[in-house]
Amino acid sequence: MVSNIDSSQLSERSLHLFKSLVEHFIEDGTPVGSRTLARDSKLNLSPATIRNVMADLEELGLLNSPHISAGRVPTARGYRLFVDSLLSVDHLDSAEVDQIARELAPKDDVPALMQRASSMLSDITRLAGVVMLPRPEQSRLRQIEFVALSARRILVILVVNEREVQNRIINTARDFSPAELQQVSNYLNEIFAGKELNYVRATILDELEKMKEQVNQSMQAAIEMAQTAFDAEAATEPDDDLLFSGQTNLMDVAELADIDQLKKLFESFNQKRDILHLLEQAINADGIQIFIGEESGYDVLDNYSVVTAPYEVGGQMLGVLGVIGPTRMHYERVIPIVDITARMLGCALNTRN
Amino acid sequence: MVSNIDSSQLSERSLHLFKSLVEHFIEDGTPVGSRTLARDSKLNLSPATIRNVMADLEELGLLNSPHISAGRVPTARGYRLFVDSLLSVDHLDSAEVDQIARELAPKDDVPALMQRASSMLSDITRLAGVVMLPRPEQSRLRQIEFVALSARRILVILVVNEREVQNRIINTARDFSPAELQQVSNYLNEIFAGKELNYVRATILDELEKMKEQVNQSMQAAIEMAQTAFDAEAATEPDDDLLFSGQTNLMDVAELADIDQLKKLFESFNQKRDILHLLEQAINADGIQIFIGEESGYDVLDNYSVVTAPYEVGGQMLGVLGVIGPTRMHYERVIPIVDITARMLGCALNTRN
DNA sequence: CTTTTGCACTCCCCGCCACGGGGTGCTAAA
DNA sequence: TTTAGCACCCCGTGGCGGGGAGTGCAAAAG
Repeated sequence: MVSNIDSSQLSERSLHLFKSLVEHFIEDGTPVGSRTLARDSKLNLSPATIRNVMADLEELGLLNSPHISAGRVPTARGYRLFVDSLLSVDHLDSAEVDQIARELAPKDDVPALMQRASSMLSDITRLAGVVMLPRPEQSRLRQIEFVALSARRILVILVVNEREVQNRIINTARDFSPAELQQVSNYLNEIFAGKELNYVRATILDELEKMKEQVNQSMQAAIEMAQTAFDAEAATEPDDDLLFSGQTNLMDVAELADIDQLKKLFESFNQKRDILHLLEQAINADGIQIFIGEESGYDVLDNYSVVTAPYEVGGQMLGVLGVIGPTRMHYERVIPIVDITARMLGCALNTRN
Repeated sequence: MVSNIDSSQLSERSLHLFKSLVEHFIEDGTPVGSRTLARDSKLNLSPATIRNVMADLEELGLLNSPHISAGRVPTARGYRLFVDSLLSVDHLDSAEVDQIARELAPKDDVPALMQRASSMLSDITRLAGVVMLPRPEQSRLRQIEFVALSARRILVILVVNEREVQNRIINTARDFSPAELQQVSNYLNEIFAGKELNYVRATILDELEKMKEQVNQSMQAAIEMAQTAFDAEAATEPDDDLLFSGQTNLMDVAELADIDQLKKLFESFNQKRDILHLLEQAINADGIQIFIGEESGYDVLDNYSVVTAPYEVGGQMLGVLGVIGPTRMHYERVIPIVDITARMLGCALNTRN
């Protein structure tokens, strides 16, 4: 990959012109030519001069022209330079900050909060929002309980991490009395409470083998039931850990009128795989990270940019959220919105523990 | 509203011609003229004759022409007649039936099954699928259990209808010991097991008032906790009872290339309201029901048809599923697919009780 | 009376052309 | 180094003409 352009490689004037060009293009989406630029930028240069500068910028791969005789348009590299070195980020007005704060008020459960974060992002930016659900990196088993539905159908309840409850119905090979169930759960709680879930899953088979002959029959049953329960629990692991919203907003962004491309994008939203991979790259970033056009490495995102920020509580990165829109987006607005949303989401998650 | 056309009002010949016209149009989407029709229909009539017939059909509101000098196209009323009286429904080949059966094998929980039904519908028809989740018309409380998370945080578990588990964390005003909790749940189970949930919610306040002074303190606590629990349960009632899939399939149906219209449709999918209302109309239909174009009464669906069928188990209608596509769809294929899917979904729900 | 033939007509679509606008690169002058 | 001038490019638009597919109507044929 060709290295990016550093702002120090360019004259003040070139940078200024480049910046106004990008701003102009972001504003109305039509290629911008030397004449317009001469008028707009307050530099009092003739179009001819500007043409020379533009030629240089094109040489560097910051601009290109759709056809020989049209204005110039920023390339992905161009946007990169713009975003990294030239962008003056908006200051959000307090009404907007209030709105975000209100939407993220910790009033209900975590998934609902995440959902609201996502739709808030899309509403406020008029683009598509995405939120990655918190990775239960380490989920500690807090408690396991059994409820008899009938003699052989048993409801298993796992309480994880103080907050989360999973339940699963399993069928057992033989009957269990309520008293027996109580005994089993007591036993399992004793062994596993406070342990990490994956660890429990991983170890349980060994335990089973080691202990089977040493213990009484009902403990054997306990181990078998636990095994079934945790297997089921593994199976139920939700892989839909991405919440999208506002996809339809992308449908009236003019340059995305190409319906086929849009279709591919929507399909990759449904697939989730690519977007998930992309967001995972951003989880360890220190704050805002931006993927511009082809930079992302995913074809479907060729004409799109993704602005992401990880959210954290207590210094631990929990997940990533962001906004997806055309490369020609109002970065100066989107960036602070994504930024503040991530922070506030972190807070909201914090106060509710 | 103008009354629909009955097939007995038309001559055999007109019907035959009308049928081939609709079939032809469904096949390639271009307005069909007298010449083509003369060639296609095996009637050995001259184009001129056919023109006369077509003029009559247009008079009746079954056809119209985009411009004076283009071929004819079926109107919504035309499709109605076609679907009601002229359509010869495909016989699904056994491979497809197998596929449907396989997809609907009762292997996991209800929501997942519904999700599979929806995406199966969209995959197989290459249109958009929708499934309305079963209305828990009457949900009988089977069991209520409490699990102490900490002294004042209590996990309430409601087992409803043999199948469904709801859980909710509540905070109590005072501490409860595990033994007490056990006592409370025993008490509540005794009173409420087998009762209808709404009834429980409705009655519980009265019970509370009536009994408060007659019983001992821990029973009072039981009543209070139950109240809190059921209130919470009411709040958590999910209103997202519609599962869509394959929306993107609609993006490459040629006549829907109008992106604005498509956007409106997608938004109404997100809204859910309109589609939900529409499907509710179909729940008491006896089998397949079809809404063609403007018939539905919802503007967003003007150029779309919705083919629905209710699914039932043991004679009780549980919900509705269906397919959404352009009015110009292959009804002869879509209808049996929707039909059989509804039946099989009923079976799947049945065997898992 | 029904069907067909013939005919005039309509409208869309496509290709063609011309042209104006906004843009370019290059060269030569300031 | 900047500017002016110039030739050139190419897109978008709009007008024009012809071909194609279709229509309605009237008159002839069955």
